[in-house]
Amino acid sequence: MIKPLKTAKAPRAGKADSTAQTMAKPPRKTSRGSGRVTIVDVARVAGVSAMTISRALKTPQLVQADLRARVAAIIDKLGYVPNQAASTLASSQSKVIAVIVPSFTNAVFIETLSGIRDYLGLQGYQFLIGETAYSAQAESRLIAAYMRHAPDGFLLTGVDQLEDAQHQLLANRVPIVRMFDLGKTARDLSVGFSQRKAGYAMARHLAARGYKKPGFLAAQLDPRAMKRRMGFRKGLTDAGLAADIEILTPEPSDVQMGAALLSRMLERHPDCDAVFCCNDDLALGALFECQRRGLAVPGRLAIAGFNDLPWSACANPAITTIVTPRYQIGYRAAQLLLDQIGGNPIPKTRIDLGFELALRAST
Amino acid sequence: MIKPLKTAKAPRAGKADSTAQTMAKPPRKTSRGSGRVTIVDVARVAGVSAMTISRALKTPQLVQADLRARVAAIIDKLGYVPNQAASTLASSQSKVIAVIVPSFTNAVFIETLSGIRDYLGLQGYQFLIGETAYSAQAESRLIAAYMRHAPDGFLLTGVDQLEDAQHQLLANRVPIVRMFDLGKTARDLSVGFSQRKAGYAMARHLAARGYKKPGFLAAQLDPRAMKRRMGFRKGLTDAGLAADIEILTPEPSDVQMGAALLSRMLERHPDCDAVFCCNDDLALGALFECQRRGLAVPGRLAIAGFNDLPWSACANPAITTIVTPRYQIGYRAAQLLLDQIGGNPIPKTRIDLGFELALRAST
DNA sequence: CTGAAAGCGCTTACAG
DNA sequence: CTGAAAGCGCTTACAG
Repeated sequence: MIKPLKTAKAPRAGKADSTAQTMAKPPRKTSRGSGRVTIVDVARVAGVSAMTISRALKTPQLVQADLRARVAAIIDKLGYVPNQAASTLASSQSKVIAVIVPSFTNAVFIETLSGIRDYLGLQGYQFLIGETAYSAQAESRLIAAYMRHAPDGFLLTGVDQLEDAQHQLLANRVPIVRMFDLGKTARDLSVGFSQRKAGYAMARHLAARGYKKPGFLAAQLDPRAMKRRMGFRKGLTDAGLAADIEILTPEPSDVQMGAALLSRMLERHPDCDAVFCCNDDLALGALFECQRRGLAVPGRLAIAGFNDLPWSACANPAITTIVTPRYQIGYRAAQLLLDQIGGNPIPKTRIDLGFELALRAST
Repeated sequence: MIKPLKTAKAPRAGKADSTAQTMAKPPRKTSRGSGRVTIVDVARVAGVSAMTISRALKTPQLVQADLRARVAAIIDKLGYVPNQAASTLASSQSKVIAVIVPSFTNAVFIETLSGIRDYLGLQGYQFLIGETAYSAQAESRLIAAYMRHAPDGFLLTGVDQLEDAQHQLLANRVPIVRMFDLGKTARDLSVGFSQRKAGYAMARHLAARGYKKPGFLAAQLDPRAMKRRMGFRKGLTDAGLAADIEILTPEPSDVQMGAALLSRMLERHPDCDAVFCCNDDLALGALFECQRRGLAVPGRLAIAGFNDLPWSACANPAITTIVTPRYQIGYRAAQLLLDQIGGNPIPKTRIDLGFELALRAST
């Protein structure tokens, strides 16, 4: 419970007595309201209308320079903080973007959030962040929950939302940008890269290195991982190799799981000579498991990962991986979304930021 | 720009003609407003007042059961979503908590966010998340920026905020709970553990294992890391060991930095036989560096970390570390904050969740 | 460049 | 158990 504190916060600046007589009406002491300093308090002290204070804040070029300076000083003195809820209600602009990612634990999305924050911060937007735990149902529920905050837009992960989520967003005409994959149609805004091509590139790399039995390790099995898998299989097939050496689990992806999956792979496919792990945490676990078993990497088994998480470049050996433009995805997606919200022209609805194959010692 | 869509979203349900005559006034087509379905739309269709709809939503026990059911059906049909901004403005309750952490990249805080989300979600709260990059100035700026969203409370990291941040929070009477450390006074609400004691425990462990020249590796040098350092030094001194073997850098902490700091340690203190890394990412980097140099862990050099991040338990060798109750810190801090906001009794203002020393093969 | 009036969509505080 | 009136603190849309 925030108690009214207006009297303490908005001292009438020594000239309390004199101003009291010029004031149209004395401040009411109602039990409503937050008790915080309002735009009307500022206006009263400045001797102008609330509109002018609003203008001094939002469109300063429309206010005389000296008045502007005086208002700024008063705002500072009174400690006035605009009430965003009132602004949102009056203008139908919340200045909030809702961001929905599958997981906070997967380091992949963290840098994306940094990119989003950097661009939104520049533009005076805040963001609400939700985590779906890779559940499309949870995503729908989050969208519904966030809807009441009337976000000016949504940043979603992937392009595979449920029907009802899509409908909800469409019905409320809320702009959306999808991240980490490329939109299915040109009408959908998206910023990402081709997950399929990334998997394909890794397959061709391993084949080119001469590995004869490359396998695939994956956990979580979200839609994007499955697209990488499809690309990987296609790449192996195109290279004349078998594509059915794989260990998949729907359980969450983490380092420990990488060790477990590698163990299963060695058991079922003892002749496997390279593994493509669908995330770098699996690759790290696989590497430790090889070390424990005394298997030379890449001599006995090559290991490749995905995303270039912080440890991959300095592991022993350094891990070959696909470098994904995570920060940029967030930054550009936020930019695209605000362009859309602001009614700016959108030259390109589908922004493919590509990926990079980092060749390191582990393959 | 969100265009009005009310006509499409709130079909007057077939009985458009008849209701049109009972309605006091036809819906205005103004250019203001969000164009979304409002509580008045729902009230009109239900043939009751807006207040009753509001009650059906917030205090259903005050509304007749059959009316309640009818209202629910209408809300569902019209796709009504309450406008949080209007609610916030009218009630001075935003149902939003602002959370401020030093870093998204440091996995430590991610689980804390999960704990916060889980408890807040239970109570119908949303949260805004800010990242300070370990800068107290940035923290003050974030607090100011969030203040305009009139959060019902703040969750802050650490107990070492700047004066002006403290003043700002105090002046607006916003409840705060501090996380990851213990409050300086009993009046401050905090949920964490003693960073000093954790450092102390690690020193005593290494001493007990018989290491003669344990050193300390730290990056970032935030206040909590420095408290761990003080505890570590005290522990070494108490054990009769030297406390000045340390390599510190204010640069950000990551795996790569762990390798770099270990290299510097070996250079300056070739007889160092154990290192306590102030975060597990440093420990991982240090481990890889030892592997590259062919130094046996723990034979030539023992390695201990802090936090028990996901890789520590399954590294090769597994890394001794301090297990910190990160998820619980978030969960309990959110709980304590909402208790405070709700005016519930606070039996304990300083909640010490302790820590655990995980003894593993690396020491 | 500045202001008076009305409105955004809820909830409070009464009243019945 | 239900409702009419007023108000939350801004901004829109005019008007000057």
